[in-house]
Amino acid sequence: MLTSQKLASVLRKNGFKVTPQRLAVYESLAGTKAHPNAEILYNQLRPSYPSMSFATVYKTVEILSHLNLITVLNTGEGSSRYDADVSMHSHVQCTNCGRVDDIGPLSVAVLGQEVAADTGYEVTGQQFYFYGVCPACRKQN
Amino acid sequence: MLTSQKLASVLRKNGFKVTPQRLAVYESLAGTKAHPNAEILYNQLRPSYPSMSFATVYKTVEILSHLNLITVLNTGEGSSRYDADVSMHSHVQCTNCGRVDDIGPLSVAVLGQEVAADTGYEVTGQQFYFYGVCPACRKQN
DNA sequence: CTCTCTGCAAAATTTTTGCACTGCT
DNA sequence: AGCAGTGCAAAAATTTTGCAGAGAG
Repeated sequence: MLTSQKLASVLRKNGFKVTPQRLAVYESLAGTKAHPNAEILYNQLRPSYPSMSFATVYKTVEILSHLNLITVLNTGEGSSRYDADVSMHSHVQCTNCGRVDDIGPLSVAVLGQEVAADTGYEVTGQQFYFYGVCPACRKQN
Repeated sequence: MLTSQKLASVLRKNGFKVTPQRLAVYESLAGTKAHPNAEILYNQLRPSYPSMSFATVYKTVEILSHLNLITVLNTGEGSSRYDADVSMHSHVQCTNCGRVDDIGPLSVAVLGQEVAADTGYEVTGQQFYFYGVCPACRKQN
């Protein structure tokens, strides 16, 4: 979670221009735990930026993820979700309502090395997804 | 990995008809470790089934995954990959060439319970993805 | 013989791209 | 002022759907 000033300096440092749209996309992501997709971001930003386009949303999340300022989540729905929390954590998705929640850091610190030793890969990243039924949906049934 | 006979009986038992196309899609998946996507499956099956269509491929993998006979992989590319190995294992993808390899069972058996206790979810499934550079690509650089 | 499945084409969805105009530096 | 960025619309890519004919039970 960066402040707009820090984000601006990171963008500039990497040769990207600082625009209101880019700051707004990041702020929108930093201000939620709902792991929105491009469409939700677009609709959230439209009131403040009536001219906002999907192209800008997609180009911005591409840059932000390339700079490791956000994470892209592929939970297996049609669309990708985005998360401004890039700290080590995993995700769990409700197979009933589709919501995605965070999971605090698991005791998996050594797994990367385990994988590297097992496969010969140089491991640079990991994504753990759990699926199940969220508390709210469990109550309904 | 099921034989065609076993697969046929599982399909029948669940009210699905046994067709050559369905057997062929499964056999194609069971016979590779390359984790193909729909397009690759389609092209592999065309020689034997010239009338094969994407619709049939997609409808078949939908059924097979619903019956837990295959796993759907969402590694973050445009398309989904499919895996006939439904035993407990994880995947690692090369960020350079895109290939996906298997990882033997990790010491993560207790993680599901950890997540359930942490989030209140009833955990029913999990998918772990690792990303990195495969041995072949490491050699090139 | 019935009813599901296949396969074609069209549609729906998500994401990417080309290009003129805007606006950051 | 120069050049990257925005936003529109069109295109691309993947997946889904409707429906007529084919084939499994």
